[in-house]
Amino acid sequence: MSKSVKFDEIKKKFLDMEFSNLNFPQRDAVFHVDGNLLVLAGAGSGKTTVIINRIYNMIVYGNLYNSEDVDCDAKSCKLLSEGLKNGKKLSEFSDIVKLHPISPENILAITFTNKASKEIKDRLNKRLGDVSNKIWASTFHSMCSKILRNYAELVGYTNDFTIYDSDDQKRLIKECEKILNIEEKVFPVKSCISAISSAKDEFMSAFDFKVKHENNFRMSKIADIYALYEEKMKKSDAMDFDDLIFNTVKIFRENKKILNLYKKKFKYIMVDEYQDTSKSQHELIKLLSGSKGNLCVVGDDDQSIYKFRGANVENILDFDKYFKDVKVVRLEQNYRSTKNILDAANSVIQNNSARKSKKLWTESAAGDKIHLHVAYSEHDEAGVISSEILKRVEEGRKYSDFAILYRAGSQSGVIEKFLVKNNIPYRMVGNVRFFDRKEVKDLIAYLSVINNPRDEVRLKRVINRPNRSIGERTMQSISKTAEKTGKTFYEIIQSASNYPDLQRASAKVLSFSSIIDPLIEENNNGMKLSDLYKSLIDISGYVEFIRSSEDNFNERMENIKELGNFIAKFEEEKRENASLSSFLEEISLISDSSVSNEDEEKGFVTLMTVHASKGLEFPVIFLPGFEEGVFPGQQCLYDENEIEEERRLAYVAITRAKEELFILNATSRMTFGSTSHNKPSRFISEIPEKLITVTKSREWKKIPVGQRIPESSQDIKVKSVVSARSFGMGGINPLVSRKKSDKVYVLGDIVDHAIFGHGVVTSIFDIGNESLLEINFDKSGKKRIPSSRL
DNA sequence: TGAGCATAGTTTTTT
DNA sequence: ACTATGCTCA
Repeated sequence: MSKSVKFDEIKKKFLDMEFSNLNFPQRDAVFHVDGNLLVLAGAGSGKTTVIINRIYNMIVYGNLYNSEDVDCDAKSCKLLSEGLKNGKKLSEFSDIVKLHPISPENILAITFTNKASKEIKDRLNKRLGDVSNKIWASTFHSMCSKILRNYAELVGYTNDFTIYDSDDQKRLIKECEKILNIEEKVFPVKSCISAISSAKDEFMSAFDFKVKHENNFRMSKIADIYALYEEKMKKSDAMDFDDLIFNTVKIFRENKKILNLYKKKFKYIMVDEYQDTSKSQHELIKLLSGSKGNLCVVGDDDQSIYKFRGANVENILDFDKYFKDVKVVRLEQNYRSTKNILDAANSVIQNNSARKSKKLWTESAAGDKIHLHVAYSEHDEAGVISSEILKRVEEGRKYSDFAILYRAGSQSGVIEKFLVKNNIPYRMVGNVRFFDRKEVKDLIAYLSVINNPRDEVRLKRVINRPNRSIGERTMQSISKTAEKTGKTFYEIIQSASNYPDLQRASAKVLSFSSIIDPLIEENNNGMKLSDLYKSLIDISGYVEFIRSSEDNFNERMENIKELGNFIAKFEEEKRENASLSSFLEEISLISDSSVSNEDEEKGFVTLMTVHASKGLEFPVIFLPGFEEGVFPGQQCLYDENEIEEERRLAYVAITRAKEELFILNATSRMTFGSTSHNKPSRFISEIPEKLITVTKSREWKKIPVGQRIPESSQDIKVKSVVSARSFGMGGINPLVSRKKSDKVYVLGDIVDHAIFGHGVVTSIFDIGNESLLEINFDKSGKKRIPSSRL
């Protein structure tokens, strides 16, 4: 049979038809299956759609579109032509056309968050059914942890190692500093962690680190901490998040056989959000894929906003340096925002130098101009946001259409206050995560100790909660004895009465092991996880402990129950595989911001940091605090690289908006207890003027008491708006002032002023914490005076 | 060992 | 301004 051009044509037509909901570049990416591929996916360009369709295409057709070795005879071709006309899919002709399906087991799809990986799994499951479950869709960390569960022994751990989160890590570093007599003030835990973390990112062991920084006092001290930290981690059979990557790479480098096993398995690799990968993650991918593999990375260098935690933009910028024969696809058509919003985003990001050239375009209409509002304070800013939301809700928008995105978490407080006042329902994303709550962590620590009694950090966390009168002293002598005898911390506790040093404390200490031991026993005997949890709560006395020692008892109790629910849910899903260790494994990598994320749909305005908003979209976006010193932040102002990162952040913020975008700044703002007057953010001036309408709050504050307020503002373009104060404040009559403390003024009140004397209140304005009263004084006429000054 | 005061530090955050 | 954390004293 000779190669027929006709068939090639038909085949392409079929596939183009089946994927006709994708634009050309998107289809390019989907059909390019073999070889390396870099997809530069601009904001809102349908990135996830491409990923899903690409995997679907791989599993159903494989590299069919671009393959040249498929053929069929004339008769079959005719059949196909008819099928094409009747709108059939090529997969329905698998008897006459040899498809090139790729086994799902050979596909690895890596994402950054569990949320993203769940989304991919769900969407693939919808399209492909259970076949999709054979795809490895996971995060870097869960993939590594899965691998390490087989080979951790090669790097000095058991395969049941515990995973330490950043809180555990912090505790351990603190302990190390104490032991080494290093002052926390001079070596802040945070900076030690980040130094160690970046050392691991570059595969530097504590020893290498020490050698490299031999002549640097500071760094060599950190090397000592690093060394001790590592020693203790191994003793506790625990790895931190960086270790998961580090050790996997180590094993792959040192054991070609194991590496080849996985190379063979993962013939096709996809990595999402590649701009966020760190050096070590990049290395891991290089090892798995080799330079000539079938690697597809998707990302957007303009949305790289995680440098501070190790993301390395060069990974994507220099992708074609590291991998051979790279095909580059640019997804530049934006399906999310109006043209004005997109133009604004484009013109801001254009000011960055280190980027792949890329320009988003859209077929959408221009839409509203971008609203720029100049407020006079952060309170006013929050008030304006509230009133704009209320106005639009009256016009028919849902609360869930709005999101307020801020640079720093500290900005949320004032905004929340105003939303509450105005009865606007809101939800905050990424606040205190469920698994970060104290009581949840405590109970998980208990479970961890039951699972792995060598886990010292978590043991120490709970040994004295509830109070067993085990203090610093006792702990130290246990540590010493452990060191002397070569036994583990927990073993010493179990046999405390055997050691003279521990005679006095032995009863207290044994009261702890008498709780843990039977639970270990029961767990080994195969007790159900949920029952284990129940008996833990029963015999640990934990509930009584928080009832007497902590506030918000009810809320904490709720969380304890919620953890119980979570365990029950886990059991239901995993059935016979619901072991304690598998549970701990799962939650150590899932720290989802909320357990119940089902309240998403309606009814809530969303508040979050710009970072947290990446990947999301909303019809109306508010961006408060566009000021020099806030956004871009203070510490970025004098470093061009940092500014570029901030600009990318601004780009992310702007591109979240679908229809309306509000940028706000305040001419004065309280920061760290004192008032600052920030200039408008440079990012505002980077947006072409013609795309913006400016509104401005009237500036009561700047006008000296007793002077007239200009009726119209100086700038013709600037129209004066009435801000929050004229809107209902949570049912309180807006014309009644709400003072922080004592007196509440109403219209017509008679006042006595120390200087101006007798007068009548003629107007009241809310200015955040207090009210501004307009008073007609008998002798000196109308003046505006803050209520606190009366 | 716990309660109460002083002090310092306040960007972003997933795993 | 506010809060979390450390240190002192009982």
